Amino acid sequence: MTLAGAANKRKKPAIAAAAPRSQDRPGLLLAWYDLHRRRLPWRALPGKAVDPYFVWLSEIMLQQTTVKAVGPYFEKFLARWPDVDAMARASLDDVLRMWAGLGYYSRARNLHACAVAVRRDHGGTFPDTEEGLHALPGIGPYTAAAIAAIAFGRRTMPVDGNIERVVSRLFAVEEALPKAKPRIRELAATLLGPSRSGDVKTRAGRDGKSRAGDGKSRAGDSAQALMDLGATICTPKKPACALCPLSDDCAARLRGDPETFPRKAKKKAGALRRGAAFVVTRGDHLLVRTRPEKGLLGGMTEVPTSVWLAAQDDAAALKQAPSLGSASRWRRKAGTVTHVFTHFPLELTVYTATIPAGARAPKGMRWVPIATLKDEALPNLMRKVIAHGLEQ
DNA sequence: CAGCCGTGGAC
DNA sequence: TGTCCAAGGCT
Repeated sequence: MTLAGAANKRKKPAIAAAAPRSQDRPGLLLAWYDLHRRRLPWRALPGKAVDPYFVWLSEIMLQQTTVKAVGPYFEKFLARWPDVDAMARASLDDVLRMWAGLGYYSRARNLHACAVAVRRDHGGTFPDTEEGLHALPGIGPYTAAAIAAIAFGRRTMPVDGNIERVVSRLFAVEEALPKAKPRIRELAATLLGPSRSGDVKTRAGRDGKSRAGDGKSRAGDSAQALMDLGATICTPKKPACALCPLSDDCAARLRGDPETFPRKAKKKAGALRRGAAFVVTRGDHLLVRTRPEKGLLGGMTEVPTSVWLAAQDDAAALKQAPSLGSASRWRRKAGTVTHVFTHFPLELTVYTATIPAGARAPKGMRWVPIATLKDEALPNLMRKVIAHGLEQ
């Protein structure tokens, strides 16, 4: 996107020069958004219809995930399932396979459950209230407010990490996260533009789509303006305050240390865990199993592994190898595969074995053709492990 | 409520 | 190289 044109904020009536610049932040924000909004696959063109399905799908994918990473997945999902009903009729396994690589896999499970609920309980149309949305799987306070505002014009302000940062700077909120959340929510709501008549009462059209500028509030634009501002200008490090439409009014900038907001405690890193992974081939097939539905990488495909524990040595891990019969011999691959989860780093030693054609898979495991591995619900950790194990 | 839950990119 | 973090939700 272009950041040029931010010089527009300089044009103010000379008569107002001495006045505090705190008036009409919502207006400044929307004016900036009209000029500098990002063009994203899930956003309608200005003034065009917004499909709630697009908004929902993108919001779920964007939870703790970058715009760049989401882009291809959004397009893939849309091409395969053009509406909620289509996704509701898909199998959970298909959804997990399509989601593989994007992370936080409970989102995929909830995505499917939500589609099913919308189809079964809401006639295939998303609820158009914050409360109704919040009741659906995978839709928490933020996402409910975001969909309500963006897709249905409800006058509510979703507060995500971007908006927390922008608001905590604008008002120099000294209280640290997460205690400051309620206060930040209050302050964020002051950035909503005025409500318009017909605002909250208006129902979505029978096609389930709402239209910007049809008499509803611009709450969705206000929210997206703050998100775009946070993503492109009010960034975590080295914010580009000179380009910010709210800079004249920003308490943190006036203090001279905007990048120190929001206040928050450093999180401690988790302890390293170690384990072994077993890459077993039978001709052109690979031995895999499915992880339990709940927990880490829930419901995803993996090669058999030992448990992952701090201070586990190779000998202990190797004892947990699947039993393949006396004919097989384990070969330890040089090096290790490392992976960093949100709350702990992992180091896996990879062992390989080849077993004769016709050999059976141990209980709870199965053979899959190596050629079709790309279609499996394989998390990236397992793709790394398999690549390492099959190397040479 | 704090811990759990992926991944890749920026600095 | 290590650290932080990105449109959070669930328990």
